[in-house]
Order: sequence, then structure tokens, then C-alpha cells
Amino acid sequence: MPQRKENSVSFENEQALETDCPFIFALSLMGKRWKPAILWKMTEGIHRFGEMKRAIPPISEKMLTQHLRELETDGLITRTIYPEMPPRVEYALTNLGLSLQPILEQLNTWGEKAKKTKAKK
Amino acid sequence: MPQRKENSVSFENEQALETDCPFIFALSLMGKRWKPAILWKMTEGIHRFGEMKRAIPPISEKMLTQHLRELETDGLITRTIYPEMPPRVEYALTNLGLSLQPILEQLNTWGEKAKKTKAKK
DNA sequence: TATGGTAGTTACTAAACCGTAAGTATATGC
DNA sequence: GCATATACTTACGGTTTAGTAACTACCATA
Repeated sequence: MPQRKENSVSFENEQALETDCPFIFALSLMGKRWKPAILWKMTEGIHRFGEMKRAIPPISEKMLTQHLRELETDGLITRTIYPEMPPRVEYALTNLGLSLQPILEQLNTWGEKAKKTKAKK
Repeated sequence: MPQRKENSVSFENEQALETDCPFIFALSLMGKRWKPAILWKMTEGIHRFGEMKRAIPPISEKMLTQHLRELETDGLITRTIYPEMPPRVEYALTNLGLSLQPILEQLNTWGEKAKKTKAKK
């Protein structure tokens, strides 16, 4: 879904970095654009497309769909369709997604500290 | 240095996200492109421009400079110039930068786990 | 028959990012 | 006088990402 040309230098660089550094691989899964916000909201108990759209105001439907799909194929969330009318689709964190939570919290705390440090200057 | 047009929607979205989420703010400081790799190498004792260039092979000089500058203005590293010939410049982690280290390690561990999870499918 | 609600998809365009290659300054060694 | 070394800077153009707006499908209700 990230529409890369497979022979571009950027593509090759990214491959190389992700291959020999699990940390960069981790960031490629959860560190992109709206993904942190989505994961955050999910830990707060938000599970449906429409709810997320309202909870993360400036996100567009396109971006929300795209990121949810990627999180799904990367094994961080699951997607369950309930064949009702109007349709209902629910997203839930997998064990892998859940195991990220404590790290998210720590980075959050670090971010607060960094913000203060920066503000002082 | 991230050359944003201040009236673009992307710019406004990013501002909004960083303002109300310290986590996304944190990612904006250390989660971009080559920054993790740079920070990683610095914790391993690499302090000079040329060393980093060699330690992170596919990085270009332009990107290395750009990221070092951003890390500096964000308070994660310091830059010290020694007026010698040929010139010598040394980079070091600040306390804020150092305090990131345990989190980097955890994300690294998580990345390894995620990689295995993905490989199984 | 028209409206509303869910959960999307698609085409188009604007913005941001990244890599390449060339150039800067200074001094030492050959 | 030319190459080498360090640590950059700049212009340019291609690549990638993000946002907008319009559109889809299904059924229930008024």
C-alpha cells in the first residue's frame, strides 16, 4: 500500500535499514503519520471506523482506511465485519498491538519531558 | 528545516497532533528517517560526522547534516567545534538524548518480536 | 421518493521528502 | 602545484505521501 517503486534508492535504503535494525522496523509499523493516534484511541476503547473519525478530527477517511489496513496486515489489529444493516466493522488490538502499549506510554512521558525542555530555551 | 509551508493542511494537522499528543511530539523528534540510526550509533560511541557517514552507509551527507541539525535544535544532542585543521566537530547526547536510550532498546526488542510474528504468516 | 447512516473507494493534485552531484574553505603532505 | 582530508552547503529533479472531493452500496425510515 505504500506505493513504492521497487528500484528507487529510497526504497532500497528503507529496506536495508529495516532489515538490519529492528527498531526502524518497529517504527515502520507504528510510527507513521496517524498510526500512533489510531493506536492511542484504540487503547482508550475506540473500536469503530466512525468513532475514530470523530475522535481524530483532522484525519480524512482515506487516511484512516489506509492506516487501518496497514495496521491489520502488520498484525497489530484485527478487523471484524458484522453483516448487519447499516454495516458494522470493529477493530481490536492483537496481542502484539497490546504489547506496544507500555512503550507508547513511556514515549508519551518522554515527549512531555522533551516539550518542557524545548520550551525553556 | 523541515521546509513546511505554514498554511498547508499537512502543517496544520501536524501542529494539532503534536500539540495534544506528547507521543506524536516525541516521534517528531526522534522517529524520522535516519534519526533512530544516528541516535543508535551515538549510544555506541560514535561522535564525529565522518564516522557516522561510514557507520550508516547509505546515508548522504546532506541528510546526515540535516538530521544532526534538527537533533541539535531539538535538544537531543550537542555540537562542539574544535578549531583545528582539518576541522573537527564532535556530537554528544544531551541528558534528554540519553534518557531516550532505554526506550529505544525496548522498541528494538518489540521490533524483533513483531518481525517474527510477521514472518510466521 | 428522498434522506440518513455506515464504511468505505477512487481520481486528481498539492506538498514534502530524499538523493545526486557539484562546490566551499582551510591547511598539510608529496 | 595538485591531491587529500574534514565538514559541510546548494541546486535540481524525481519519488513518495497526504488531502480534497466526489462517488459506491446497502437498507431503514419518513
